[in-house]
Order: sequence, then structure tokens, then C-alpha cells
Amino acid sequence: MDTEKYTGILRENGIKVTPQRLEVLRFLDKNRIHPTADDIYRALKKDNPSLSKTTVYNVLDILSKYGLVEVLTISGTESRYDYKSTRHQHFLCTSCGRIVDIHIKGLCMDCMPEKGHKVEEVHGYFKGTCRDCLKGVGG
Amino acid sequence: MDTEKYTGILRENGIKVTPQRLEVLRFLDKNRIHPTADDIYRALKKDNPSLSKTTVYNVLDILSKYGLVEVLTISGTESRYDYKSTRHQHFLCTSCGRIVDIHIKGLCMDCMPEKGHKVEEVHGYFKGTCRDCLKGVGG
DNA sequence: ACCTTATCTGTAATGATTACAATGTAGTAT
DNA sequence: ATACTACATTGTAATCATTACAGATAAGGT
Ligand SMILES: [Mn+2]
Ligand SMILES: [Mn+2]
Ligand SMILES: [Zn+2]
Ligand SMILES: [Zn+2]
Repeated sequence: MDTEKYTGILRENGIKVTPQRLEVLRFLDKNRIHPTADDIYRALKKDNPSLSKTTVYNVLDILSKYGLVEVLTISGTESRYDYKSTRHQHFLCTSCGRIVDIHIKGLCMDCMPEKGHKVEEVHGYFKGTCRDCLKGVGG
Repeated sequence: MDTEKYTGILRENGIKVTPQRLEVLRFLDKNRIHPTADDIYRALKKDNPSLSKTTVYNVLDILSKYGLVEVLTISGTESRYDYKSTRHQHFLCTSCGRIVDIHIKGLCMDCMPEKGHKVEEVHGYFKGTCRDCLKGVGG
């Protein structure tokens, strides 16, 4: 199921294809909820009981190194991971812990006024209380 | 030296004044280099050998809770602290580890298009290689 | 099948942060 | 001034995400 898609992505980037890499990449593509490494580990361990958490970290490292996955440091206590797609920003609800996508303009690689630095990543992080939590509905 | 300034700031915010709180606040005001908790601890311990690292964390907690200090999670591995002044963004050099201030427009509390969320913090994080490191001068 | 090399796994170590209990301090009431 | 109270500070132990490491495994080329 969908294996060709992720196999192709890895091959195009010169990353050796392994079942673990396929699974992590697929999981992030199908679950755009900015999971932690442990979330990914626990989810994938169901179908692959021999999976090691170290492998999850190793896979996330290589995927982010090749730009296929984005690492979010918004929470400060743990990294959250995002399938790299179109550029967007993030809002962390400090009440329920969810991270939601935000689309704003004017925040990009080229918008940095200070000259001479080589910019490789741009993150817009918003924090506060999400709509659901304000209504008392949130998790 | 300058004690009145920081005493006043703490009092205005209803924060009880203690020598440790004054020292941390003063250090952050005088050292706009986005230090870690450990940086602050080691610097202040010189003049106050009985200082505890737990106290540094406690002080930073309360100062950030009252909005006098900003917590930066840009590095992902450790928090960096910034005396809260005028709004600005940050650039982390992944080579030398320094964080430099960046001033861009169009990133503010009210620029978030999604409605209904209560925004309390906005961070613009850039990452890359700083000018000095590109020149081979960086630390 | 064999060899080489990279990956995966499990466990131990690291390091920043937090929890906790004992001690110290400042202000207030007696 | 002394006793009381509440809070701050300190030192140590615990936590938790992440990394280091060494042995087992698997893939690709001969
Ligand atoms: Mn996202
Ligand atoms: Mn700054
Ligand atoms: Zn929420
Ligand atoms: Zn640099």
C-alpha cells in the first residue's frame, strides 16, 4: 500500500530504502499531527514489534537531513516532526498540546533583512490557547 | 549599581524582590546574548558562590511567567533566555551556536489569520550559518 | 554462497530540567 | 524583641528525551 510512493521519494534522494524508513515516512505523510518520536515509535511498534526507538530517531535524523521531514522545536521539551510539504507555520496550544498549521505570508528564506548570513530554515511559531480549549472542548 | 531599576521592575510586576531575582534580571539585561540557564548560573556563581542552579531555573520561570524574560526554544536541546524588550526575531547559527537578533516586519500577534485562537507568543526563528562562520571567522 | 557495508536493535550513558525536602529569610503579629 | 507565617533558596535525587555504543541483522555486489 503506497509503498512505491515512498520508495520513490527515498530513491530520488539517494537514501537507501528500508522498511523502517518507509514506515516512518509513510506515517508522517498520513498523520499530519506533528507527532513526537515516541508517538511514531508506539504507533509503528504495533505492526513491527521488533522496532527500536533508536531506529526511529536514526530514521528521523536522516529524513530531516535530506529535507523530507521538518523538525519542530516549538514545545521546548521534545521535538515534533512534520512531513515536509508546502511552507507553513505552526501554532502550539499550551493547553492541549496540539500543534496546528498556520498559513501566513511574509515569512520566508529571503525575508531576512540582515545580509551575509546563509539561511537554511525558517520557522514561525505561535503559542497560546486554541479555539477548542477556549470553548472548553479541547483535549 | 542599577539595583533600583530592577527592583522597580520587579515591584511593578508584583514579584517579590530577592537578590537572586535582581541578579538574573540584571544579567539578562546587560548580556543580550541569549544565554542558557547554565550560562547564567556559572556567571552569577562567581559573585554568589551559594547560588543554586535550581534557583536560576525558578527565577527564570517566574520572570518568564510575568513576561519580563522570553524563552527561546530555537536550539531544540536547551532553552535560551532573552531580556524582554522590543519585538524581534532570532537567527541561530548552527555552526557557532550564537543567536543573533533579527528585525522583520509582518510577524506579530495579530497577523495570525486563523480565527478563534488566543495568541500569547510569536516567534520567528531562522537557522543557518552566520556571516562570521561563512568567512571562517566564527567561534 | 561469501564478503562488505550499512542498518537495526537493545542497553547504557548523557544532559537539561523538574521534584522534593530541608534550610534560610523577610515581613507581620504578639 | 520574639514568635509566627509564608515564601524563597539550596542541594540532591529523579525524570525524561535524546545520544552513544556494541553486537546482531540484512541488503547489495562479487
Ligand atoms: Mn505542520
Ligand atoms: Mn533577542
Ligand atoms: Zn487546545
Ligand atoms: Zn556562526
